[in-house]
Amino acid sequence: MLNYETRLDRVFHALADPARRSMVDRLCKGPASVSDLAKPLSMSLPAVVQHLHVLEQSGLVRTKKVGRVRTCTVETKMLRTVEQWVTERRTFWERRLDRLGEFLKETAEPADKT
Amino acid sequence: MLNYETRLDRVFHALADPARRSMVDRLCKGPASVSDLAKPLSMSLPAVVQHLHVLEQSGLVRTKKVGRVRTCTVETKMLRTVEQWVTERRTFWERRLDRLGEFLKETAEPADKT
DNA sequence: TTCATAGTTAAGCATTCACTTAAGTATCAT
DNA sequence: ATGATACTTAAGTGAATGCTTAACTATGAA
Repeated sequence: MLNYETRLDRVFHALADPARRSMVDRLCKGPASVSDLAKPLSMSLPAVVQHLHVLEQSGLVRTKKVGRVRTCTVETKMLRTVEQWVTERRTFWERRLDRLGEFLKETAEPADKT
Repeated sequence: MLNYETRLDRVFHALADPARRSMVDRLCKGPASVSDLAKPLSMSLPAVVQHLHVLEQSGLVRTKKVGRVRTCTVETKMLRTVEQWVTERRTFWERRLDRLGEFLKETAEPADKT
């Protein structure tokens, strides 16, 4: 099992490519085969398979082969992980700004004013 | 001005590196100089500057040089953009699952049951 | 059995990435 | 003016990325 940092590396890297993001977009609308995913992309099938592999390794996508077609689905668990990482940082920064605002207000109006 | 897709490429790419994420972590706790950012990292200063440049280009970090010190801050606007992208996809998928659940429930209990 | 479909594997190639070291350039302190 | 601090720039290197084409392997259909 991979550690948290490495999983973040992989998932952010996976999302850093427009072709892979478009595959995720497509899969959010429902499962699809490899050739379904390839159709809107202007690149060879092997290239699509390579992107798919990156998505699988990142944990964003799961696939299962039945007969000769491989069906792909998104894994929301990983989307949640990303979401959480970003939200934590953003809110941490925003709370800091709030505290700073409070501090400035208190400094403007002396504490013994009332 | 860059388009939405390219900005997403850059911001996800920027976050795909542990050193850069640790720099963002640090900056969420408050502004810092380049050498502040470099201190906990086991790499040369030029390497840190290069990572910083990637963060600036992604829009995640702003910097301003005063005297000989460059001060860096996070830009939450870009964190929000990432957050929104992920949330949209996740909720889209979850709504799909909800609709599917409804459908299965309806199919299990015939409509004329009541 | 023969053909087409769906995907896989392998190899190669240009580009980008994440560093490094070495040599700068401003600023600030004495 | 001298030296130290805080970066900055440039050039080089090995590894990873994002493709490609060519050849191959299953599976399903006729």
